[in-house]
Order: sequence, then structure tokens, then C-alpha cells
Amino acid sequence: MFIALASHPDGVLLSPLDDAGEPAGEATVLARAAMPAEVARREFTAAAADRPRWVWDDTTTWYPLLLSAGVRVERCVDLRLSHAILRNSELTARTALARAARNGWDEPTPEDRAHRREGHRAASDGLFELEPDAGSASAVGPPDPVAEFRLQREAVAASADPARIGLLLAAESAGALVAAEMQFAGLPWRAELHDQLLTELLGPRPKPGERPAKLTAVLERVRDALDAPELNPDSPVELVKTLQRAGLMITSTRSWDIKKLRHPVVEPLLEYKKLARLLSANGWHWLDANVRDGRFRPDYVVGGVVTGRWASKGGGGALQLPKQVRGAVVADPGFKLVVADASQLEPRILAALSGDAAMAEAGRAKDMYAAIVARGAVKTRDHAKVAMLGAMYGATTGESGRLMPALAKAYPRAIGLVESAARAGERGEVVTTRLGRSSPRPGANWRELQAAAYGESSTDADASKARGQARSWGRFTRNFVVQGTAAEWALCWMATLRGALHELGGSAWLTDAPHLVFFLHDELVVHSPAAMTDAVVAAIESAAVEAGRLLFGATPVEFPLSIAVVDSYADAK
DNA sequence: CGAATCGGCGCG
DNA sequence: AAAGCGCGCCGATTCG
Repeated sequence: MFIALASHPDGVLLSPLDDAGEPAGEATVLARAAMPAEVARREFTAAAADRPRWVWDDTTTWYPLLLSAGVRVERCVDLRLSHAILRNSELTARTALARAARNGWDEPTPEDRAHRREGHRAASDGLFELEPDAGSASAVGPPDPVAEFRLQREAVAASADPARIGLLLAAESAGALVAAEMQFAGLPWRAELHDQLLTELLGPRPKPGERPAKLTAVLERVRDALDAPELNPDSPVELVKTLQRAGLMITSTRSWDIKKLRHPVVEPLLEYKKLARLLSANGWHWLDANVRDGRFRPDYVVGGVVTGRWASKGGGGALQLPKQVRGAVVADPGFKLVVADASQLEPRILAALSGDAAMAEAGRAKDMYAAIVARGAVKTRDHAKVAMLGAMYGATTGESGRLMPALAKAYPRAIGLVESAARAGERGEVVTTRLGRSSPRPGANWRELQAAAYGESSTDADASKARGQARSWGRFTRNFVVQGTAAEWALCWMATLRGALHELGGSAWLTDAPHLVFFLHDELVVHSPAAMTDAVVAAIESAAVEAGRLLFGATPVEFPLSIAVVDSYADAK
């Protein structure tokens, strides 16, 4: 049973729907204020199997309201996220949904539009411009969830593989629930510990506009070493000029390049950069803006990355919490943090995805890189690691490039898979993950440049530019299949765990039971009552096994985790 | 003047 | 030691 929720002049319209998306009973209108109680009633009275799946346009607009009212839901269908997948997927390319003109369901959520108006970059901005909005005609008024849901059910049923795409939609929607719940619960954050940490490294909090004492001290050492009393090292142009004037051969101010120099300025300059970064990215200003009532509540953007990974938006930078400040993340009294990390996830995904028996054999080991060495493909563990990364990212030169032939010889099917994904991208074709998320097509500029290289009047320069661009898109599609499938594994892992944690909690409210508080591509953090951590660890382990089974069925590849039960996130590894 | 871009760096 | 994927955010700089 599905129940669609939609705004209505008198409140909220509830429409019961069957598996095909057809009406399955009388639609009713409820006052807005009565909605959470009605949702709760349906959640609690039904047996688990009969619990409704709530169908709504955006989880971000409905679920936070329910959570604030103390209502958790078991399952939902996030129509906008599902639409984005179905619109692009090769598996549903010939369905009515995919062939329809762009409409309101292709537009960003209302929050995203507001966010963009505030001057933030569009999520799809980047190295490559994507397919432009054809027409970009926004539907008049809010789109109808009932009609959209029916189209989506049709598309799934008619797809080349309904089970896979259906699983992907379920996982994506479950992810949306997790994201809302994690934001609701928040990551426990001890502001006084963060402040203490900053004070130790930078000195006491300065007045606005002033540098902290320790930063000033190290800045003076930099200026002395370069005999440049006015130098502002935050200006790359100024810094590079000053370094050159001191006789140093350098054209950038990256730490990695500076590290290679031999000069008295190197040590204080690297120290300055490190401290200045801490101050600007996660200093007191960050603390004021992002931590309230002992919680950090980042805005997760489910499916915010083309590969299906999550992104984050707004202040905070949730997906880049430096290790430096993780000491401020501490479990509440009586609670523990259970931190779990999937080891070497992407190479294992490649092994399972390609069905390469030899690589899958290595993928059974706790240390996959060591197993690759044991097979004799490469000589050292470092080589195994760098070669695998090169295979998944498309390295052509350097050590990684040199190791590729040996790797391809030992694991022809696995390397063949990423190579053919790269070739497809170079031709401008689409590639698809295990569960059916397809890569975007290159934009019009890309195609024009390719076409120009084959034209009558093309020059060598045109051809070489086109080749470079084609290879670049090929590296993207090469990585897409692995990164995207890894993101699917992580979604399945997290969605399965979410259910298990709820079971463990019994009738306890979300934040009194073990609950997810953080997720970062292949790592998650559960905030759990101290007495339940053994059960939580077991649930995390079995969710990982289940994720592997959901994606790949019977595969020899294993997905080992490293799990730590700690008070402070800083102690996790 | 604010908006867009650049160089740099944090995360996976 | 390094050059190849995906992100978001900062301060400085340049653009319009």
C-alpha cells in the first residue's frame, strides 16, 4: 500500500494507491496540523508488512515536519530523486517518463532554488557543462504526485531490469529518510572542546578582524625568513613573488611544492598555512555558525553528486570535516559512537562488478592489496594500491601508468570493465552502474569540439584538443561505474542498518535508540546507548553482508569493515 | 560595487 | 614520490 501526500488548499490530500499507482480507495483531505498524527496512526497500527509507503515530492519538505512532531516513518518514495534516476537511466530510456518533455519533476527542489538565489553554485557546475535544460519550462503550480507515481511505476515495470532499478529507487528514498533523520538528530559536538582545541593550536580567540596570537607569531617568522615585513601569505600572487625574490624556484604556493624547497621559510610557512586553514575553515566562526545546542546539523544532499554520492550544502562542509577537529565529536553521557568504515570499498566493488574471478579471489581477503601482491601481479603493497587507483581513475603516466599492463594481465576482466567504460565515455556514450544509475551525456560544447576535430578544416590543434577532452570524459565514465556502484552499496548498507537500528530500539524514540548521525561515502557513525553497542556492531556487520548480497547476489567478494566503539570520533582510527 | 573565477586545501 | 576520479568552501583577485 502506498499513500501519496500532496498539498491541498484545505491542508493535505492523502491518496491511497496500489502497486501500479492506481487509486486504491477514497482520497481524503486533512488539516495540516492533523497530518503528523494521521501518519503516526498508520505507521503504528499496521503490521510491519502492511505499513504504508509514503509517496511525496521531496523528503526534505515533508519529513522534517514529521520528525519535529515525533513521527518516524518506515518507508517512503521520494518522487523527485526517483524521477532523476528514471529520467537518465539506460534501463528506462524507452519509457513514457524518460521520453516526456522536461517538466516540474526535473526542476530542483524549492529549497535548492532558494539556496541558489543566495548565490551558491549550481550542483552540476564543474569541469564539464552538462546537457542544457531543454526548454527549461517549469510546470505551472505544484506537480501532481499521483500522476508522477503512476508514471514511475510504469517505468520500473517496463524497464530492462525492474528488480535492480526498483532496488535503487528504494535505496535512494531510504537514503533521503536517513539524511533527514541525521540532520534532525545532529552530530554530537562539544563546542567547549572545539574551542579548547583551537586555543591550544592558535591561541585564545582574538577580537574580530585580528589574527590569533600563535598565528601572528608564525606569520612573523615567515616574514623574517623572507625579509618581507608586509607579506600577506594568504595572497598566492604576493607569496610566489616574494619566494622568487628570495631565490626560490617556484611557481605555485601549494604546500606540496613548498615542502620540496630547502630554505628557512619552509617550516614556518607550512605551519602558517596549516593554522590559517584551520582558522578559516573550522575556526570559531565555523563553530558559531554551525554548532548549536551541542549538535552539528549539516545539510546533506542525497544524490547530489552525478555518481549518486551525497553532497552537502551551506556552511559546514559536512563531507570535509578535518581529522584535526574530530576530537570535538563526543558521544552524550551514557552513549557511545560506533564508527564503521568499509575497507578498500572501491576495488572490491570493481572485483564484484566485473565478475573477474581472480580479482574476486583477492577481494575475499581482509587486505585486498596484499592479496594482489600474493598473486604476483605487482611487487609491493604500495604498488598494488597505486595500480588499483590508477585503474579506477585512469592514470596513464607515472608509476601508476607503468603498473597498468601487469595489472591488466593478472585481472583482464576487471581492467577490461573500466577500460570499456572509458572507451564509451570517449565516444560520448552513457555508462551505467550495477543498479541502473546512468552517467550524464557530455554537453553541447563537448560534442561540437569532437565534431570539429573530424571536420574538413580541422587543424592538428583541434584534433589534439578534442582527443584530450574525449580522454577526460573517458576518465569520468571510467570512474563513474565504480564510484557510482560503491555509492549504491553504501546506500544499501545504510538503509539496511537503519531498519535494524530501529528494531534494536524497540519502541524508543529515534534519538533514544541507536541512530545514525554521520555518513561519509564509505563510513558511518551511529550514536548508541552504551549498553547496546555490541548489538549495533553486529547490525552494522550484517548490513554490510546484506548490501553485498543485494547488489551482487552470490559473489566471493567480501566487504570487511573496520569498526570502533569510542567516546570521541578522534579515537576511531 | 557585487558576482564570478582562481588557487589552495579539506574529505572520500 | 605522484597526477588520475568525485565533491565544498575559503580568501584573494578579477570581471562586468
